[in-house]
Amino acid sequence: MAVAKSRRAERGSEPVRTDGSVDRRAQLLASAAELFAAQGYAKTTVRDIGDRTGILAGSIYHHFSSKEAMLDEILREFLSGLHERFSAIEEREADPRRALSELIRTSFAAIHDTPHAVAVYQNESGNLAHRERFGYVADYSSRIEQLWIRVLTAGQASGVFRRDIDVKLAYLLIRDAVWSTVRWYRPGGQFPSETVADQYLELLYGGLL
Amino acid sequence: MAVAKSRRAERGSEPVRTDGSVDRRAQLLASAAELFAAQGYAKTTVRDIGDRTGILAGSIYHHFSSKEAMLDEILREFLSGLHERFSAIEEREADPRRALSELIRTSFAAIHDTPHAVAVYQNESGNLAHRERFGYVADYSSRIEQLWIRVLTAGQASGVFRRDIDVKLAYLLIRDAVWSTVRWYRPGGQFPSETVADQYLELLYGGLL
Amino acid sequence: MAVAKSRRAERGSEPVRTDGSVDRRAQLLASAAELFAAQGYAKTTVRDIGDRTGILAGSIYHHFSSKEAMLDEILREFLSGLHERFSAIEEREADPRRALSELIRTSFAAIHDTPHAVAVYQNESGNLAHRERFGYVADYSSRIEQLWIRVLTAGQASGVFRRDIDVKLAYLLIRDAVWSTVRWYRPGGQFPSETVADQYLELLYGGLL
Amino acid sequence: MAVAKSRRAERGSEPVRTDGSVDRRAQLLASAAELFAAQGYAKTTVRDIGDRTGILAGSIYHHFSSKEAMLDEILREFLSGLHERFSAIEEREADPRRALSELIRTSFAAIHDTPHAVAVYQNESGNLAHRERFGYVADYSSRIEQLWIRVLTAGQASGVFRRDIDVKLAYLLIRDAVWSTVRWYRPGGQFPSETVADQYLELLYGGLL
DNA sequence: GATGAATGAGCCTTCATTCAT
DNA sequence: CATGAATGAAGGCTCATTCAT
Repeated sequence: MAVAKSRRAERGSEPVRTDGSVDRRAQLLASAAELFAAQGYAKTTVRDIGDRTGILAGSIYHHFSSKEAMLDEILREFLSGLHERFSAIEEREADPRRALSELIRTSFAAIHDTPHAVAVYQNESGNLAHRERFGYVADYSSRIEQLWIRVLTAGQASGVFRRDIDVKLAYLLIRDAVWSTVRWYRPGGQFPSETVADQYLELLYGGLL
Repeated sequence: MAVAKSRRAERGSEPVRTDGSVDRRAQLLASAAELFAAQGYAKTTVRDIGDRTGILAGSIYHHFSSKEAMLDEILREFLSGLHERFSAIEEREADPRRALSELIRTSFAAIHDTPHAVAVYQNESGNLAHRERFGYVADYSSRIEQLWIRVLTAGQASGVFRRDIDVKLAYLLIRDAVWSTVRWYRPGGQFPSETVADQYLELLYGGLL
Repeated sequence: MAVAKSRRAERGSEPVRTDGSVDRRAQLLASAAELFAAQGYAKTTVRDIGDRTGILAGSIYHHFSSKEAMLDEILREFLSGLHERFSAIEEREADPRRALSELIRTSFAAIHDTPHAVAVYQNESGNLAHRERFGYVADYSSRIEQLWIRVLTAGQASGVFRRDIDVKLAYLLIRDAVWSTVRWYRPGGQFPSETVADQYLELLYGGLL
Repeated sequence: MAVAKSRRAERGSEPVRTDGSVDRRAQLLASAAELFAAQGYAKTTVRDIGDRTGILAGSIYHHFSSKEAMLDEILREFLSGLHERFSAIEEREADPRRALSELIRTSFAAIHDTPHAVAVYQNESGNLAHRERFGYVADYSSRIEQLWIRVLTAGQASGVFRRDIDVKLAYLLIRDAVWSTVRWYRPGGQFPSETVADQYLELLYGGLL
């Protein structure tokens, strides 16, 4: 649900409610995500967000209690949705290689669908670790890491993945390579999302040599 | 020269001049790099930098004309040094595989030696693209990319690297995987710098399967 | 219009809008003009202006983009109004002597009505010449000078004014003598505005002997 | 003595002492006067003065106890010298008309010889009235005014000056017209100092008609 | 005397947030 | 719900002044 809303917002189609009125809340969240992603959370002013949404800065506080609350909602929505989808894959796919491929393809899909949220997560999560309010960010990250590592470990156990590679390092390499694409990937750009996914999988599985 | 200074500063050994007096300029640069890396440039205040260096905020302006000038010097020093070392590798190593390995190992060494500068570059360069003053950042990045791509292309031409992988995508994957380690790598941590380099090279060359 | 607003503000009667609310913008402009006139622009702090108006310094930026913008508006309003009135006199009065008398009386009236703006112009215009933003100040000054000189020249041509006096020097003497009165003239003081005007005209026309 | 020093400084000839060394004190005073005149006291920084004199800002404090002390000395020297010369005229010239002419010519000479000091006095004296330290400024001004007014009154009594003009207003007109020329008079410019004096005297005595 | 680094106070401006209308 | 004016806390930077060398 939350994911669907986020997708709609990020992809730019006007968030319109069943009664025809514009959904200001979603609009604001979309503007905020875009600006946080482009300029960073600290450098984005509440006024920037208001301007882009077409209301005054003060009016934002009718929808969100603070600028931080917007960041919170963007991250929470993104992480819960991502975790949900990853969990579904783990449950569904018994084969480690197919599971890993699915995890990676789902990650690329998330980058394609909600690039702003992904960028915000990439750029801001590091500075949020010590903030009580954002404890869930580290929690989700940790749970997702454990999930991926279970898949990789299962693959090593079944002999489909190499055993001379440290599973944690393999996870970090894959994670960073995949999610970093948000910095340069542009929908409609040189490389379609699926092509990037295919090539990355090819390289990760087969190696460069 | 600049590189040596930067290393000294980043590794924490007191920057002392020949006359025994403390080199405040280098101290300030080190403090700034550390804080910029940890909290982001925007969130770091000039007072933070002064506090960590043990002087008042206003005194910083005896050594640097602005907060931005400090960011500028950190990035310029880092990028010029990195580009210099990469260029030396390209000239020295005729064999593409050995050249690529050297580029990667040198990158890991840079992360180990000047983690703050690397982190600052990773986190801030994106928002600096359109700033006239920081045009050199994009310039260096572009020149480094072209250098790496020449090596990768040479490797494909000589048959040592796979030809079914887009060379640009391969570059991006490697670059992002390598440089992202700055986010989690800690000297003296679980994985020594060389181990990370070895494992990453193994995985990149041979693949996961 | 602008003149009317300025007058009201300068003479101290509370600027009140039709809806009964106080016009903070006009209040601020009046406070600023008063302080700029009394202490100089450079020495006047934004906080001074806020204090005198009864708001915090930061709130000023709701109404003006900068301290300089306030100076700008004070000068622009004053000069445009003055030029307008001078131009009307030139068009209306064909007789050079009557025209000159009118110009002088109007100047004294301006000093009486908007003493702060006059003082600010007297004290600050010299340092503003080279500032792009304040180019209009020199423009207006020049146009006004040319206007006065046309009147004086016409008076010499028609034989009503002496021909052995350089017209430019006559202009400067009159201008400086008249406008300098802003430094000592006080409404309700020893000399009413009209008395000063009469005596000055008498002296200028007839001489001291 | 002080006057001689001031003149030398203002006219630009290197202040050199009998032992051949440069007189830094006089240099500093000259630089300060020039800058105070050009930019105003408040806007002139101690560093500006040091730069123009060729020493560091901090070194100024070996010669003057504060920036204010420089202003003080400039004004004190100027006013004492001026008062001295005016007093000499009053004592020497029994004829009111010749005395007034002398006062005026001496004023123009002061503007020619020490334009910076004159400008500083013109621009800053207004803001100094309430400062204990600068009480002498108002004292001198007052004594000079009384001196001029004695001359004017004597002229009226003897019938050489008109009696229908208020003597105070006449003084103010003459004073302001004369001293204001410092704002536009430039040595070597269109009008030589003596020409300005002659024309002003002509106009003041004979009138414009 | 001069230097250059440092101080400390203060300045202009920004900005998240509040609140009466 | 939105507006717009106001708040209050910083933030980057300037500058007169001090002082050890």
